[in-house]
Parts: sequence; structure tokens; C-alpha cells
Amino acid sequence: MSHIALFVKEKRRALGLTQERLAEMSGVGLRFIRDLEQGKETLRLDKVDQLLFFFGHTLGPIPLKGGGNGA
Amino acid sequence: MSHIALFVKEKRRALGLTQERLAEMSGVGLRFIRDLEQGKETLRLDKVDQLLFFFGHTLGPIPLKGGGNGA
DNA sequence: CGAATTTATACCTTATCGGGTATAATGTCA
DNA sequence: TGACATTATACCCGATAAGGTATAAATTCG
Repeated sequence: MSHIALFVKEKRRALGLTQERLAEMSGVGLRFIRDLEQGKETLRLDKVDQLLFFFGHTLGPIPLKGGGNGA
Repeated sequence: MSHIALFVKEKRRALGLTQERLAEMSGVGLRFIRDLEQGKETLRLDKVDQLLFFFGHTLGPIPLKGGGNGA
């Protein structure tokens, strides 16, 4: 399960919102939230960002522990 | 310009790679990298993640300064 | 400056995402 | 337990992302 999926699911529940209500409030489709929380990886960046914004966050690069390449 | 776009552009240059070379090495299309660095917002999450992984990073939620909602 | 390299932009095709709707599965609470 | 609310899954359609190719613009370097 993706980090983002968990984040959204937890944040949503913390606010006591249903997926439907969150969809209305954040402006994305219900199906999108379902897909995201279900772990779909091929979502559109702007939509995810729109959702995260509702929770006071945005998408950004986070360093990996193990580091992929040496950059 | 999105945070991510700048991140990729800088990281790529820091490694002295051309867009073409980065495309080959990271496994995404050249056009994708072009679009991303050009600020396109409607990219797919998994592709961006794939690229960030090459730089030892991943996509994740980052707190906003001003905070959108009260979450 | 001129030549070569790199990046930006445009056009085209294929695959699929987002959204709607319907239905099934699951969870919640009396 | 049953009734209700919520979430998960499946199908359809329109819009568009991704990638390829070609060309123009910009950058680099002698």
C-alpha cells in the first residue's frame, strides 16, 4: 500500500469524513478517492495534489532510506 | 513552476545528464521528462515516482506552510 | 561567429484515467 | 440478528497522458 493512500485514508478518517463527503469537499471524484485509497498507482499528479491540499499538504520528493541511485 | 519540476531539473544537471540520457537510465520516456521539466501538472503519479526513485527519492505528502484545511 | 549539442514545441496514435452509475461486499450499531 | 451506512468492484464513455517522430529554438563551445 502506497504511502499516499494510507495518508489520505487516515486523514479522512481523522476528520470523520466518508469518501463521498471528501470527494464533494475536495473537488475530486468519488471514484478517484476510491481508487487512490485502494492503492492505485497510476493516478494523476494534479488530482492527488488537489486532494492533499485539502489536508494542508502537497506532493513533493522525499528522500529514500536505502537511496536508489547515488544522487 | 512546480517543486517537482525544479527538483528533477536540478538533480539531472547535478549529475551532468541530458534529458535523453536520463530518460534511458530512469526508464521513462523522453517526452515525459520534457513535459515534467516544462511544468506540466497532469502527469501520472507512477511515472513521476519512477523518475524520483532514480534520484533516491519518492513522492509523498509534504505539509504546507499556510495549511489549506485544518487537518 | 559557426557547428554541434541540447532543449522546446507540434502532430499523431494508442492506452487509460477520471468520472458516472450500478451492484456487491463489508462494516456499524440497535 | 437485521437495517442502514459505507466501501469495494465492475462496466461504460469522453478526454487526455505517454510515447514516438519531426522540427525549431536555445545553449554550449571551438
